[in-house]
Amino acid sequence: MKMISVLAEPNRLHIVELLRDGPLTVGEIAEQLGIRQTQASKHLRVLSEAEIVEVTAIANRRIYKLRPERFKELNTWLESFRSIWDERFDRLDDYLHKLQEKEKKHGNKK
Amino acid sequence: MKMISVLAEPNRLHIVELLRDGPLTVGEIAEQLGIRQTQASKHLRVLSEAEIVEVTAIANRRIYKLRPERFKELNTWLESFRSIWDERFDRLDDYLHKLQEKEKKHGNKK
DNA sequence: TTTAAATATTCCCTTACAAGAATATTTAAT
DNA sequence: ATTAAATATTCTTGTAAGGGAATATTTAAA
Repeated sequence: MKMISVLAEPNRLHIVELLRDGPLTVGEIAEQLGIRQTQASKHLRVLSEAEIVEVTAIANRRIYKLRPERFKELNTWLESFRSIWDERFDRLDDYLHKLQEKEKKHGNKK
Repeated sequence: MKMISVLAEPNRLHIVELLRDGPLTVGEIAEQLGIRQTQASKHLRVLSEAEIVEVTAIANRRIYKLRPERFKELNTWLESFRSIWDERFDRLDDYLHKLQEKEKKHGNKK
């Protein structure tokens, strides 16, 4: 889940949300976020290395867009928590039972 | 998406993954992660304040478990990227067309 | 053929934050 | 009544990483 730490940075998260609506150049991204071009480039570099975005060079412009893979991965990871949001059966009860058993064993030793 | 920055810390991510399989005490978590109890407590505090986990006090034990809400939120956020992983239509083409139009306009002015 | 635009890179500085150590607090055990 | 176990909190320190400024590089424009 390297992706998560990369997206932890607010500007990078924002960039990703911008690109959700389609590709953009570095300048456009910097403008929309209200940050300097040089910072935008840096963040885009990190996003590139994490394979979250990819770039297409057109003359002196760089057009960035999202790559799907990492999002799919994140989705798979999140899927593994699906059982949690059935709040119905709460494993806490089970756990408490186990705890009680342990306590009883201890009691018997005495 | 506060959740993302909280989960960016490797130990916290690990804790969440541990709790996926059911509730655990602080001591158990610390043991599994191979970190000191004091660090585990700190990370659990952050996770609590982010409402990612909740705690049940039994005597001098604290049993932590996941809360579903934040995961649901993350899922909703991730849903908003679903259109991306249909790689079929790539908005890059559209963007390039727009660029070309701009270039032509410039050319005509000359 | 110089100048301007778009982007990337490097260096420095500052700040946020995780780890360590020590200690406090609550409850259980003896 | 003491001692031990489980957990939380506070203080300090070291470090990773983001922002600023300056500059390099590539391509377009005049």
